[in-house]
Amino acid sequence: MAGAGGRVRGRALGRFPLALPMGDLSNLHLKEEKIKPDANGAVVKTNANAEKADEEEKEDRAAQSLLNKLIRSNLVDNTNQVEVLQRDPNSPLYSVKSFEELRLKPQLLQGVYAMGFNRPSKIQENALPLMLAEPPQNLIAQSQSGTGKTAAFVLAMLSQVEPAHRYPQCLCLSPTYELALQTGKVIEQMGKFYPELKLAYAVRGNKLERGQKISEHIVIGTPGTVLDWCAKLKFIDPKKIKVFVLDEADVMIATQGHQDQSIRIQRMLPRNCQMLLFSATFEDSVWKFAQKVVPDPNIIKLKREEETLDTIKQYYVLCNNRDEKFQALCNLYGAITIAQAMIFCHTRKTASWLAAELSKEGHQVALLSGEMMVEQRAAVIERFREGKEKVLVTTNVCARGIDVEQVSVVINFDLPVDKDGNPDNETYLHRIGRTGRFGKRGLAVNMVDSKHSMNILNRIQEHFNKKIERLDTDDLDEIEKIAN
DNA sequence: AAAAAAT
Repeated sequence: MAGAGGRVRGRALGRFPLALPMGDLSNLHLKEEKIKPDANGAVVKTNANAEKADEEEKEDRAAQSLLNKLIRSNLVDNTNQVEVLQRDPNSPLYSVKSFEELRLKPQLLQGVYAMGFNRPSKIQENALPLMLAEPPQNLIAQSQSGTGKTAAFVLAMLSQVEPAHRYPQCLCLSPTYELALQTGKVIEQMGKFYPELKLAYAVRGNKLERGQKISEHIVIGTPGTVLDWCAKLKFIDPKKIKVFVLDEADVMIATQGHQDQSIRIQRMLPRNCQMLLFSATFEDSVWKFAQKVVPDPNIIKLKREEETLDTIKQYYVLCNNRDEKFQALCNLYGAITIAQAMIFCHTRKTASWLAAELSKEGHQVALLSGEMMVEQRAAVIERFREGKEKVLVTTNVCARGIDVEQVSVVINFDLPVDKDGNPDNETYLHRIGRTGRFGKRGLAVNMVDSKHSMNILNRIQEHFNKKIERLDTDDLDEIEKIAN
């Protein structure tokens, strides 16, 4: 749904070291608190009144110096891969180069630094000012795996929370149980300097007493449980939600995904609720739908798929059937277990079969799929995170979002296909994006077992326009090669 | 096909 005046395409000037707003900032009011770190990096609140004039003068000088830089650099920034489409084409493009500039509450800035974030990532530079602007604005953001999307929307939620109000004000939906737990941990870590702040997990197995209302400020959950908590059980008053986040947003609103539940939840929210959609992938039709679902969105695309794919070496192994795939996997096993690995199967059944077969061969493997009990799932993912399990055999339940830094190998034991048997490019990118986190190198190996699956692989290869090389698992030298 | 619900 295009706004009355349409939109303009602009570029955020991300490369400039000083990131003050270009032009008039009067319609972009950020939060009031002025904060700065002391010599030790700890955050202290300044005496706003005494230092206000001083601050303003400094800002003026900084703005002047930025202007000079802009003139000298002739406004060209070819290195920038960020595309920003603003809801209001006339508002200035604004990006930040430090977290201080966002004027977050001191406790929140403290949380950011405690997590080891020093500077905003590319997506954060551009998304944070838009998300924190007053009044709140909607955002659809696309940026690759491992670029800091989670921290971005967690910051947005935390900065809107009023701890004195004992009811849910922010609601975040994740496509799976495991991802909800992971994101919840980020919220807890980043918000740990708010002693009063409480988080509720609306996930399977988390049963509450009937008839009560929950007092937690933020709710993270999966769609089914959240819908129950809002509609049927009324633990949450959806009318009081101020920020609504859809993580892995494309799958949350896709017909094949969690569309029904997500949209039903969205319809219960107040009209002025801020909506934030984040994903690494938006297939064309889903992208259009997203813009229909979100009123007047700002849009940010950090679209450099090639870059992700550059840090991940992709191979395929040619086999004739499932048993040959299993044999090839066994040949590879020594090489892939140097660090941690995830092995993806198309069905729960194949996953549990494969885990059992690998165990029979004497390998220690963990299995994770949706048919397991949630307690068991939580325990398995925890052991994998701790490195107690080196190899995880799983389904698409773990294709998205799961962030385990030591994972350097992804095996597609079955190629990702949709329900019609067509290649699922989005899932492919998400799966191999489990490795190569934060620019580290990764390895992806695809097992091909028929002419049909070779065809699928070729189509995936064409889609990303990136060569997937053949790997001979009978040739030990080749395996040596990929292990390094 | 998988995931997602206290049904």
